[in-house]
Amino acid sequence: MPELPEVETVRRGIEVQVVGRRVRRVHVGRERTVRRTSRQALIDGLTDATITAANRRGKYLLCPLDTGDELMVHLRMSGRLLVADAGTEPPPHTHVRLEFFGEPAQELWFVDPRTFGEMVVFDPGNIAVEMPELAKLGVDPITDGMSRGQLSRLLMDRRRQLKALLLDQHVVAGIGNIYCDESLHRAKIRPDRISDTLTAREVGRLHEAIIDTLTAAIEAGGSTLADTQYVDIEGQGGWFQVHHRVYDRAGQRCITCGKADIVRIVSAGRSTCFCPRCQR
DNA sequence: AAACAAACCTGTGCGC
DNA sequence: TGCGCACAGGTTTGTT
Repeated sequence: MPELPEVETVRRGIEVQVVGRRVRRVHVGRERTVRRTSRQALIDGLTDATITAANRRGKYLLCPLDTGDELMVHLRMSGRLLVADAGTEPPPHTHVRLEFFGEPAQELWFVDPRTFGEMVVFDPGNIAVEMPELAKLGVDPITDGMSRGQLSRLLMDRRRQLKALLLDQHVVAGIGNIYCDESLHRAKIRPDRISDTLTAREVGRLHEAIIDTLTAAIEAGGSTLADTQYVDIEGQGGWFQVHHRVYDRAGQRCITCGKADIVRIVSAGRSTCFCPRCQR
């Protein structure tokens, strides 16, 4: 569910509302959420620890603790982080609750119906062993300020369909299904084009489209779809979905050209929407 | 190296 | 109203 703009929106909320707070107590309902280590490891790692910062790399939320360890949260398909007043009733599928010391009396909830998401406390000094996929993460277009030359290199060094390449977190970190399709549409390039066949002009368009799309989506607080699964830590939805031009619009008229209908194909095993007239 | 399918889970929407 | 199926923002693993 959440991609870079949604995770960034959550990160900003954590930065404002959670950073600086010390954990009094940890409740782990469903062990699957902490499967990388264990229920006890999360409890031991967080109890009495203070969250000192909120960082993001791709779709990974990384919160350093005053213990020297780091809390990693990945929302995967259906995860949500919510800040709530202590004593209020958590929604169904709330698997982890952190109670904080001090005022206001608040908690941080991890809610995740599909249970693909996870939380783990790890030692950043041992990242290659404890968080191997994080060590191999690709360039984050926003955090790392991905340059046009950098993107060009990533494209030219491979011979892959753009859809699959842009979704590959080991190449570019943070782009998911929505922002991949939206970026390719804005760049006017088909998702099944092969990366090393792009002209310099096309690389420039794609670079600009990725940065512009992600930046605009962050400013809009991300995309909240019809199922309202994604919300920020205060439970508020984003509104970038009103700017979607192709995502989930198969069969509908292209907003950009007004002449062709949006087509749906399956690429990289994912539903993929594009305009056959605008995108070449 | 890259494409593809399946796996991990739960919920929702659709056709019948 | 109910049933069965397809599908969903992600990532890993194993197979061609």
